[in-house]
Amino acid sequence: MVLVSETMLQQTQASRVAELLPPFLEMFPSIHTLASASNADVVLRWKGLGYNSRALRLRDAARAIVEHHGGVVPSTPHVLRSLPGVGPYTSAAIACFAYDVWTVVLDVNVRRVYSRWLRAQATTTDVAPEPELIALAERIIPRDAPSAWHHAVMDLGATICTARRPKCSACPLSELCPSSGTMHETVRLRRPEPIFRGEPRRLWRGRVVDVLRQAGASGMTLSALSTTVLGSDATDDEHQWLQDLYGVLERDGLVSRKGRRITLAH
DNA sequence: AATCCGGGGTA
DNA sequence: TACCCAGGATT
Repeated sequence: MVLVSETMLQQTQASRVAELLPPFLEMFPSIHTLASASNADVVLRWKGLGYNSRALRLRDAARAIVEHHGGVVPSTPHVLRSLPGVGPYTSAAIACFAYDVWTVVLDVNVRRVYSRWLRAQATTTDVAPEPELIALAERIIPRDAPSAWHHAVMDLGATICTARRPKCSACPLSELCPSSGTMHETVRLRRPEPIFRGEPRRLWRGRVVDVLRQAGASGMTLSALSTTVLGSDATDDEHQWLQDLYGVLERDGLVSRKGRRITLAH
């Protein structure tokens, strides 16, 4: 359960996970049902969560757990780290929240809270170096309540000590925090995302996957898919662009071709 | 180190 | 409506 919810929480706000986690768990009530799910099964049930390849890695992790760990989610960060899609954050989070193992959990919220606590930060985007964050964490995480501690810090980071406009005046730690009221907001620049027909490529990717979700197991031909997504008046160049996009999705294991028919991958 | 990966929430 | 968002994998 924590394996699934932490994977979801990597990418989605907690309120949305609360909404989408129950139906997913209903479909895959055990690690074994998840492990035996096809790509299509898991991507179908991942709808609304985004980042479809993470759904595949989650299933791969379930398979590794069934095959190598007796069907029991490992409790040590080091072992968890070896699972597909489980990195530094998720491995620590599962050990901490599922087993109450004492470990340093660092996500963007925790990093931000610790950074502001360590010293007065000049801007809202400043973050202390990793070694300092770890050193602080090792000093202040209670030995007997790591799970409750991290829940509290994450909650503080999500509601009070926020990224852009921290509510220092409402913070219970403002009297003791060196960064309270000292930070000015900074704008961070992003590199523009690729655009097709005036819309982001990821949006078109989502449309292709969604059309194939609707198509079900019988799938559809590439030309039908292309016309459905692009409309009947699409140019040859646009059809070619979508075909290239299909190639990427196939490489990612999200879709597959059986003869002339395309489906969500099995 | 830089880039890719979705779709909903918020200013 | 424009912008903001997090962690893992890949290159």
